[in-house]
Amino acid sequence: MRNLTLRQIKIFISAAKHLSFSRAAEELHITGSAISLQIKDMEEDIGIALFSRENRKISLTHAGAHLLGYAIKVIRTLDEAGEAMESLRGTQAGVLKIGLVSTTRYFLPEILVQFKKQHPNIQIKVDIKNRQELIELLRIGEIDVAIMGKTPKALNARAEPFANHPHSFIASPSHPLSGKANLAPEVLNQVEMISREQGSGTRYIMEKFITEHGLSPLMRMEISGSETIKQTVMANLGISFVSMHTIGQEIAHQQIVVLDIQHTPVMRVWHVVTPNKREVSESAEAFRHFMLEKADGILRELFEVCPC
Amino acid sequence: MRNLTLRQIKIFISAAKHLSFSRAAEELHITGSAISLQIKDMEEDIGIALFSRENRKISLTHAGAHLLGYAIKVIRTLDEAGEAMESLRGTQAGVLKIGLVSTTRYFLPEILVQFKKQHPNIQIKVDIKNRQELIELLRIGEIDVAIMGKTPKALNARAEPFANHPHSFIASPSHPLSGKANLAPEVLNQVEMISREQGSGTRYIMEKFITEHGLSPLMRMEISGSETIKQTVMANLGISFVSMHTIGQEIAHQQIVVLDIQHTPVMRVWHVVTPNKREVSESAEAFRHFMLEKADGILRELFEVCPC
DNA sequence: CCCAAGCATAAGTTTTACTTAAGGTTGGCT
DNA sequence: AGCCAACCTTAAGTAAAACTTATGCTTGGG
Repeated sequence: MRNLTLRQIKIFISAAKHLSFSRAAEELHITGSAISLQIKDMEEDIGIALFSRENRKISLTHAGAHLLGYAIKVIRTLDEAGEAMESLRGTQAGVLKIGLVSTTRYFLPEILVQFKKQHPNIQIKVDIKNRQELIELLRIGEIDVAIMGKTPKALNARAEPFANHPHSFIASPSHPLSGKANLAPEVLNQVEMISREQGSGTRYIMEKFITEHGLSPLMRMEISGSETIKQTVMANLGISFVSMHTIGQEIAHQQIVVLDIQHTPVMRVWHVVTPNKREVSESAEAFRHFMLEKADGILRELFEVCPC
Repeated sequence: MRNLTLRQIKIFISAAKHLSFSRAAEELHITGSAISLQIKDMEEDIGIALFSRENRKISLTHAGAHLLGYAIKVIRTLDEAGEAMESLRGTQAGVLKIGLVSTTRYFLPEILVQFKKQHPNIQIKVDIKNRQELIELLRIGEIDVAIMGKTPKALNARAEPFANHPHSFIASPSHPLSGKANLAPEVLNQVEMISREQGSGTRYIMEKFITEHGLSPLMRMEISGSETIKQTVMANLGISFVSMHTIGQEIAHQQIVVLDIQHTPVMRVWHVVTPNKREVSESAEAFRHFMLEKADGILRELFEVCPC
């Protein structure tokens, strides 16, 4: 019994539950061979058969049935431990200073609400700045953690990706391209395009896309701020290119549609950035952990309209 | 908590028990780095610090102390499971036919007694034959499992080592070489040597030793059977070369001494051999498992005089 | 009667666990 | 004070474990 692993116990429980190695393999998202090998190892280690293999199906041996009880108890204990730990995380107190780039304002509030639920005693302060300013604030210790897209080159920070960040072309539902499937990028030629101001990250990504596909849309309007852009698109004054994380509401209300253009959405990545020095505050650590663990799920829920 | 491993739990318990990573490392026979890394992984996975590191010592955090309780419960549950499995092994019934080479008769009885204790319902039949005969009996299914030294070349059997098998030169306590420490092999030149009969495995090993060291002892007597050899050595008619597993009693009673000659004991290995086909009887499987698990310990206890 | 479903096994690959080596910090010894 | 030794950490390389892909074998069901 000495070499038993938790993994094997979980595999055993799954196989016992379904009385099938194949079903267990599906449940655990691994191949049948892996199940077969692990169960074999277990039986070898324990010194007694757990399943009897008869023809095309398996059944628990007497020993296997006994073991199952203990196995479930182990897992249940661990689940209880997990809950206990989770509630302990909630007792942590402290001040947490977070720096954000402006695009995050469409989803970060929801994330903060949920974080606050788990850590009611952590007091949160938020700064909205551009990327360069955030990096500086991190460096001087003015903020504990930052959320941004492109990672800072400076190596004295650690940036960890926590979610995809899709960008696409959007239009009014009454725009001619709206609703058409699988459009070639070339449909954008000669189309009225509204673009973000020079220097914006989104503008940069859009220009890259246009250049890479050799396109020439009509760039007549340049607008600062994504809210204004959306208004302009809704007024059907042209199409635009935005982060999908800025248009959840408008999509849901069918005020804006995402154009189905090949090679979109263009995928970028969100990062949590923390200073790389030894001492990161407990609350920053908790936030970082929360983001890596939960943020992707929250984003998917908020923006389930987007195909990521 | 999803990626926690049993190994980590054990490491955590050990570290918590000693309140020291170094002590835990000693207890688990691994390096301090391994402990440090695993604990770090755990903390990362759980999302909360388990130990607080202050200067030269560590202490459990609140969370760590809580977790310890759960961790101990998990291990205790597994121990109970282990006991349950062990007792279930004892309920197995069946007939087990074991084939042995003759040298095993000095220790195999003790092993069988202990096996019988764990598996009271398995009926045991023993055949003592030479190596070649055993291989044939295995092939035709006349025996379920065999114990031998040299493994059969035939690949349709699986041979697994379970213990070392030391051989040394022995003499009467009143022999001139007796009691001398760290003798060069050359002291055997011109010494009266009693050897086993041609064809014996022990004889083969002895001749190899003599040839490899270019020795020329006086080979005047050739005797079949290790009992007679021992009698002759005790009568101080010469020295001989035997398996240490044949002389436990005589050493304990100081009727025979092992000569302290460089490059001895010559080490061979004992194997459990089972047919390599799919169907091995439950009882043979149980015996094989018992041998691999316990036989080495039993042998060490029986022959603790020998320096292996 | 053959095919698809199901488990077993072999060989190769990826991931994880551990070691070796080196660094930093600090309490204790002289 | 000043140095050493004990102790934890980190990085990089290695050994071991887990998993996959590919293949085989057996059998219930169309």
